Amino acid sequence: MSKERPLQIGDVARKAGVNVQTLRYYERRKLLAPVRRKASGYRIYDEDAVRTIHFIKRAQDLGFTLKEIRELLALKVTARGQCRRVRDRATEKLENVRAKIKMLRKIERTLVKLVKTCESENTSKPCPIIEALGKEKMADADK
Amino acid sequence: MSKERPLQIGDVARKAGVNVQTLRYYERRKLLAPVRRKASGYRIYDEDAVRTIHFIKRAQDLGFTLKEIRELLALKVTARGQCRRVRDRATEKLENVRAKIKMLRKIERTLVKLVKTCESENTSKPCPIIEALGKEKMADADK
DNA sequence: ATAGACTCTATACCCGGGTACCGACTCAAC
DNA sequence: GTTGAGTCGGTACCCGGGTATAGAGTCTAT
Repeated sequence: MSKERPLQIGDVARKAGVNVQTLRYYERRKLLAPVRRKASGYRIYDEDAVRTIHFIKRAQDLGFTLKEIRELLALKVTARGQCRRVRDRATEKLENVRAKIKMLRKIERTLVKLVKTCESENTSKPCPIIEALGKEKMADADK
Repeated sequence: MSKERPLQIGDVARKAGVNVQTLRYYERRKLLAPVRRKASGYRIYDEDAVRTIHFIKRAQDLGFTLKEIRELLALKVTARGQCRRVRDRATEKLENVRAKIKMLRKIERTLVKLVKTCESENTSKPCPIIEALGKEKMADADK
């Protein structure tokens, strides 16, 4: 139980690499509250705040919205056994990400094909890429 | 050469499943212009417009911004002989798409790892996903 | 006891990607 | 020729995720 000295908003911001307004914004969005306030109204945080921000940033990188992250953080608090729910969320996102990859692969294949055709084509003539773009399907990412 | 009867903005919107304002918005954003206007000012489109909207929607699903999509569409318009330039654009986009795929794969791996850890863990205990997200690096999706 | 750095709230603004509403006009059918 | 649906341009608004600015108060070192 390390005796943590209190951090001011600016300290947290610096440590976490975000800016002060962002912290206040997260507070409004119910993602991160200071542990307490000084009499003066100054927000006081501890090291957990820095970790929480890292958490938020990582989760954003993984495609979670702030709203979703708020829910994750809520689970964290209630956690202990709620692990399942967290896992379900993550699994959902995973499926999501996989779907995106699939669609991008289709597009990739299509672009490769187009570029190749174009290279092998004798110059002039209607550009085969243009032709293909006009036609209905291309990579057809179903959605 | 099918004789296409002219479509009004509302027809296009209905066919493409977007709303009328969106079409006007796309016009402002230089994504899609009507083929012409009636004397009254009414926009006239053809079936290509519907296809273009489908194209836009697919591309959006893939994470392209409207600005990027405008560039893709520009390939189509500027064509006519500039096959090389078109090809270069397409190649650029291809690299783009590949970068996106890479990024998503990293995210995918991270999520897989998290879910796995969580599954192998005996219930209760702090949720490993929550733990992992709090800790700096993980799979590090650079960004 | 005062300078300079920090913080407070509040409000406004930014971007992207739309959506909604306005009053005026057009068009087709009756 | 009137009615009702469709359209016009303009402006304003929405959401998400922040960022900026202003004017007032606080804290710390000297």
